[in-house]
Amino acid sequence: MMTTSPISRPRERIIETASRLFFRQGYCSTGINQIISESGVAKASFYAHFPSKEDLAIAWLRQREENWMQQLSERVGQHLSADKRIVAMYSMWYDQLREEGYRGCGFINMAGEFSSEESPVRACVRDHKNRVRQFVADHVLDQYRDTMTSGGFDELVDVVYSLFDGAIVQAQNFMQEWPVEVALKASLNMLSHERGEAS
Amino acid sequence: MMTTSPISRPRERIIETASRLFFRQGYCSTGINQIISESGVAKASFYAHFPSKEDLAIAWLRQREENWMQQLSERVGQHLSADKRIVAMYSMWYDQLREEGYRGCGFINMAGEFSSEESPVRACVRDHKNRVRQFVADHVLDQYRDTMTSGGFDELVDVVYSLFDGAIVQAQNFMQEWPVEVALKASLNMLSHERGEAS
DNA sequence: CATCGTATAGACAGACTTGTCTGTTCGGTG
DNA sequence: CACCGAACAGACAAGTCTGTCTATACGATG
Repeated sequence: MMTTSPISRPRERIIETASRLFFRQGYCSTGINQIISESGVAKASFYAHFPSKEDLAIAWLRQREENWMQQLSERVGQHLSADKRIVAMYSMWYDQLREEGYRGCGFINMAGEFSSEESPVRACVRDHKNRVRQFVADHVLDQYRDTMTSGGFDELVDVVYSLFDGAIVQAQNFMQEWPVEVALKASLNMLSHERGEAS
Repeated sequence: MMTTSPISRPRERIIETASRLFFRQGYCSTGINQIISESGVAKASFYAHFPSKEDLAIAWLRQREENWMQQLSERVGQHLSADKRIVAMYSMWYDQLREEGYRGCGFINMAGEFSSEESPVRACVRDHKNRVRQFVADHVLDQYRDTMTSGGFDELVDVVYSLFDGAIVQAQNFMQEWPVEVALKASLNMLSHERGEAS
């Protein structure tokens, strides 16, 4: 009925290329022509798969979201204590920082290029950040849920999560590791403080 | 020799317009033609004052930097305790959040659109963030400098500052106030903890 | 008055943008 | 073999972009 790589092959090549270019150069600075030439796809094929450039951006963000959450789950799932889980969470960024040309969070950068709050791209970014926050609550800090007042737990989650995002942005600005190290340390300190330990 | 508004008047109009448009729409999405038409300036006049669009961006960032630091100094300078100074620092963002169409930190957004680490625009952003960090150390948390080990103090500054930037980005994503509130609370908690108070 | 600096308006060049369209090639299926 | 869907190459449209250019107007100073 269908060959081994009929409808999906060029589509995947396009998303792969877009993933690289949108992330490294930004959305506005990356043209359709560059995407199609670097992914070895005809322009007509491109528009057969994606109605517009923005639709490609959304497809990319959705795929990135899936990869990101899966990798996060894998890394965090190997550990049982909240401390180790936070360390695992931050290890995601340590790895990226060591690569050449660190560009921070693709979602945040993308949101910066779409000024309208109602843009579908912005909705993707919001969804992603909400999901990460929920992940922190459910799979990283879960064991603190019952040892605190419910409002206190939510705030703990928000702070750990804000520190996380702040570190990403700072690391991008300075192109250095210390913001990530500092945020990680601070998160662990907060937890030990929460457990009533003297520091 | 010179009339009351000879060389400076159109230049200021241009920067004013650029300030609004670059901030609200982003750098790439704002064209020179829109800038000159909205500031009521001829194209030749524009290029007489700014060699290129990027030079305008830099001029804008420098001006914004100056305004920002001055306003920060004014607000923080009215208070003597670190707690109140932090509150004053966060009040900068509370005010912006209440305005229509909050767009987060102009510097961070700008950096996202310039992928090259060596870009002069990126250098402006780095300078700004360094200056803010230095301000936190010298004029917000100064009284903790001698009550802690030097490394501990630097880390405290970094954390307070990372929380601050994280809150800005989160608030931009969600278009809500809670990230700022949470970061402010967390910063104050950290300080009270640093003073050895039970929480 | 003549001149000079700064402003204006707007045509223009040349490159680049997204998106459409025509026509060809190729591989699997009836 | 004939057909059909999908991918290919690439011209093309229509508009955008930055930046340059010519020509003109105005106000202050020599």
